[in-house]
Amino acid sequence: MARRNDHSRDELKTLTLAQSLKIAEKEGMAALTARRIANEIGYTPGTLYNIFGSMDGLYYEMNALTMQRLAETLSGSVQKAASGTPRDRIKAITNSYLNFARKNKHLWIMLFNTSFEHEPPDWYAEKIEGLFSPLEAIIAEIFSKIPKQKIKLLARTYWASIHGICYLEITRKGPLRKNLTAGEMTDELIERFFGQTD
Amino acid sequence: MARRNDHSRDELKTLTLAQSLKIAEKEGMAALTARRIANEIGYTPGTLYNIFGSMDGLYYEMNALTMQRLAETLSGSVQKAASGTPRDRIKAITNSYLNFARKNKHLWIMLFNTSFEHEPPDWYAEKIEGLFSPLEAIIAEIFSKIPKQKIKLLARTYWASIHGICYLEITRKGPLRKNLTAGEMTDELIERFFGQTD
DNA sequence: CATAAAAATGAACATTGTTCAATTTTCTTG
DNA sequence: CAAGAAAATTGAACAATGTTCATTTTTATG
Repeated sequence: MARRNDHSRDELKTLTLAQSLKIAEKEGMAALTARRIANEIGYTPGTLYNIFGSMDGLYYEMNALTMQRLAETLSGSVQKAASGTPRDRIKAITNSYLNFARKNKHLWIMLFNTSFEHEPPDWYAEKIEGLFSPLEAIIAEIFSKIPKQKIKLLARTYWASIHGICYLEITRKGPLRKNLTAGEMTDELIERFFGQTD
Repeated sequence: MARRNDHSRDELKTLTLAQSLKIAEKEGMAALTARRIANEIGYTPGTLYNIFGSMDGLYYEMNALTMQRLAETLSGSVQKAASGTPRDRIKAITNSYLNFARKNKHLWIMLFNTSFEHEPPDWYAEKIEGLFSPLEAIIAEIFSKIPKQKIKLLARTYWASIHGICYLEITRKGPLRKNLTAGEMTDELIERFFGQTD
């Protein structure tokens, strides 16, 4: 059997990704096996390899969709705070990032998984790059009359810091515990990072 | 054959860990298979399970040793800068962390691996906790006359931020590229985080 | 309708972590 | 020192994994 009129090529790809995301978010990345996914969409493992080339290929496409959702969430939160101060928008985008990670724990962890054996596809870097342009915009607003390169440095430094705090809470790999939530830490970071700018 | 006089229980454990660390640092965690390790120390996979219970058990013990080395490196760097200002010591411990991660890339990544299926042993949390007491001491010095709880918050916030920056550079999972090194970012973070304290 | 192209299959392969009965070595005890 | 108990080591087996690919089946084409 082949090219069963059930699904076009694109439909099949979409279907596979949707089911994979469902499994991963519920049960974590370890539950994502070729046989299980194939079985749940009514195909066989070989078909997955026709579409994605490898499991890593599938993972990268899943991550692209997660990044897309994250990007929309982030810029949405900034828009909502459009009438507030730049500081309000910083807080909004920060909390938005934190909430997204908490609500999509397994998918968020997948974004930073280090055990892929294949290199990411070419389009992957741009997806990452585009994620935090809203943050750059806010920071450019706060630190006006500053070189573009410095804005980039500040934005990345701030985001990496937030990410570290988030990573700590989500994975429990660092010395967190004892009533210290990521929210308290991000508040503290904002205070110190943007403190002199008021 | 059993209990071959070749090695005592402890020697065998040490030997296994040493060889595992060697493999992991050279070729990454994916190269760490039970059969390969066993083969390279002249035993069989079953023996590894007698000692460590599971592969995760081995990983956790490897990580404990890596943390030990890291802890010594960090406090060593602080001692070297003992005659300088607190800010000098912050810079020293930060660079020390960054350098350790760069020089022990694979082992450092292993510390933050999220794919363990077994829970960490009880003693594991303390090992993590103990890692950054030197940092707390310095921060307590900088922010004198501040509640102990606030010191802890500041220390963890700062460390998580550094960790995020480091994670970004090492794993290349975030928007780094374009001449932006982790060193520039940590310098910027120190500037903003401890800026008002001079 | 026949032939070519594409898609889907399913069996096979090499590896993996893990288990465990059997075997071999060491320890203990009389 | 001998014999039985205890401990350590083995090696074969198991289920599961990612991946490949010749074969089969379906669709498209002339």
